[in-house]
Amino acid sequence: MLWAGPEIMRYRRALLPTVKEAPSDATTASHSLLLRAGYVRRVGAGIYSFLPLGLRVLKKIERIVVEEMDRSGAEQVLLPALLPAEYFKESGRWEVFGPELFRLKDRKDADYHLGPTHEEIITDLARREIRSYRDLPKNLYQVQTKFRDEPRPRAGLLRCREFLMKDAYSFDADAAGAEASYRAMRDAYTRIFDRTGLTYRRVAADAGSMGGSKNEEFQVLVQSGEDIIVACEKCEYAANLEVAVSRVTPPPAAAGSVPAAAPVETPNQKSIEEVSAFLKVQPSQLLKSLVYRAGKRVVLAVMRGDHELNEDKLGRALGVKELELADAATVKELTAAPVGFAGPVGFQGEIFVDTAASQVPDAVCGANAADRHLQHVVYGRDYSGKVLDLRSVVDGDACVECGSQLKRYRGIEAGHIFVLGTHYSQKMGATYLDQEQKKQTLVMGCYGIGVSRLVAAAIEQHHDDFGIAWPISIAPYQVHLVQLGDGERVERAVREIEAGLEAKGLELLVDDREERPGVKFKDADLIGIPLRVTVGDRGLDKGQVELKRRTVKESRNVELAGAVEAIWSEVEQLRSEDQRASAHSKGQK
RNA sequence: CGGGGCGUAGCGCAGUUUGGUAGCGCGCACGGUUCGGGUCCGUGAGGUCGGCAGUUCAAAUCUGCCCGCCCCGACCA
Repeated sequence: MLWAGPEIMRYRRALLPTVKEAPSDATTASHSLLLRAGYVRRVGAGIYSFLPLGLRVLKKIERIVVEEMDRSGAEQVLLPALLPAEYFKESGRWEVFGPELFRLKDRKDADYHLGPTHEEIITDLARREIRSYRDLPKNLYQVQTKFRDEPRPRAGLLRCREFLMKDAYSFDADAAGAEASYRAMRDAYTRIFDRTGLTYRRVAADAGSMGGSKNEEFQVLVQSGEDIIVACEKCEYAANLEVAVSRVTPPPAAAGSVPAAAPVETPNQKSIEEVSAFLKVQPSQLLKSLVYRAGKRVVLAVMRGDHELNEDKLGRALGVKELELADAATVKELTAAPVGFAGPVGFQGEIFVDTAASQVPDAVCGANAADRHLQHVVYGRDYSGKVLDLRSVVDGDACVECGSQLKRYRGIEAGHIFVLGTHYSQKMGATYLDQEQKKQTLVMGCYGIGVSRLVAAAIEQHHDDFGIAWPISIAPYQVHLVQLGDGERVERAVREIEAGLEAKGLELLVDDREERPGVKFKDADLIGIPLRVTVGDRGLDKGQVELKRRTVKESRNVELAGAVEAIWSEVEQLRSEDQRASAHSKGQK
């Protein structure tokens, strides 16, 4: 792998500055370990230099991505990072992007910016070069540095202002073609993530600001992840919590008709727990009424008492990005009651009712009066509103697909694929001529992978108290040879193993420093290369060297004569184990 | 942008409350010692105390303004 540096690196020559103490500003494991193990150095907020070891990992991941993109039939290009403003002005994103865009002026005072993503630039290329249905489909991708002036860069490589991204854009004649391109990318991404050796899950997701329709995220599963995802234990269903749904069983209806709604005194009983205990009814029979404010708009959201409202879902229903629970004063003004007694019956204003709430046959809800609730409330009879899914899925919910249990996980979004449709092509007039000589709009898809983010995500998933523990496919080197002592016998054994491993095309880091063994072992654990080989007098006395996996406590001794073969087969085994672990992790193909 | 915190040697920190001209550990250099899980001892180099302005005989310490960084929230690969 020439393009990531030498196959054999001697520690004495290498820039590999490990440090014992973590810099105080590093809070996440990957951030701290990347700094401590000498992979990266901070240059500014959300701006990092990759040191030799860090670059090797980055290149390893990039290589997997490139190979699988090429295999999928996509073609690599390289678009500029420095962009004249005209393209983003044309699409409207010069304004939409706001302060997140790094803007600059040239000497003639013309507007420029650094590319945060490249839909406009690629669409411009497409409208110039794609003219006929014969030119379709096309899928163009690049691996390139992106710039986004994030409101809050954080956690080292996890959220940077300058980061390495693979972005791909597909162009098709029609929706069916775009769908096929999308599926091809999904397959490529599955191969890519499998090959990284990471545990991940492909999940349905919110399209967000990309303006597309169908989309899925590739989430690397880690406890420290920012995103919450929901996945079925049995089948393939998995979704970001923002859009996750589940089957909900309505509480059973009592025999006979429900009596007319009637008020009941509930002095000081505000919370669901209080009211349910006070009136001796299940929380699932209560209706929770939440007053939300989105700008000037104020709405009432009605949930079943035992359910959690999902603000992303409500936000989408309202078509707004930001919303918040109304303050006590607003609630009082709208419901004529303190917080805790709001209800949909007689509420003057917009009402959104969660599907499960609407199905409660005989409900209790706030009466919009202090210390009072209403019993025997029925949706459709006593109140109405827009019924839709507003609920956050929780652990143990039933899968919509198969009814098995759903479970929540945390993840880091490392990839996202979209069917974009004609959003950009329409705006920018990217068209082609079909067989009938008719002008048609190109149908697009876009597909991103955060390459530098994957470096951090991999560490978040693969580390312990001592350091990093790379999956072998993305480790900077496969073998870490610890040389103990500089006697002639040791030197000779090291050379012999080096030569043998080089002949097999393995990559190794040789710790040839004049350090005590303890220092070398600690650094080896910190750096995290998957296989450690120790060559020292103690073993050579018996004609042996020691093999140790980074993730296993025990080591084993092998004969020096067969060491190269033993190392080779160990590496092969690590490779296949990682692949199996990854492919097994998400039960989807 | 709202809220909180921090800037003193390469890294981690003390010193700031109560102004008196800067210290500890790690690392680094040199000498010795040790040598299979961050040896031990000694010597030494290294700092415009984030910047600017002010108060004062005197400012790391007090005041003002500015800059940078980190953490918690709304966004994203």
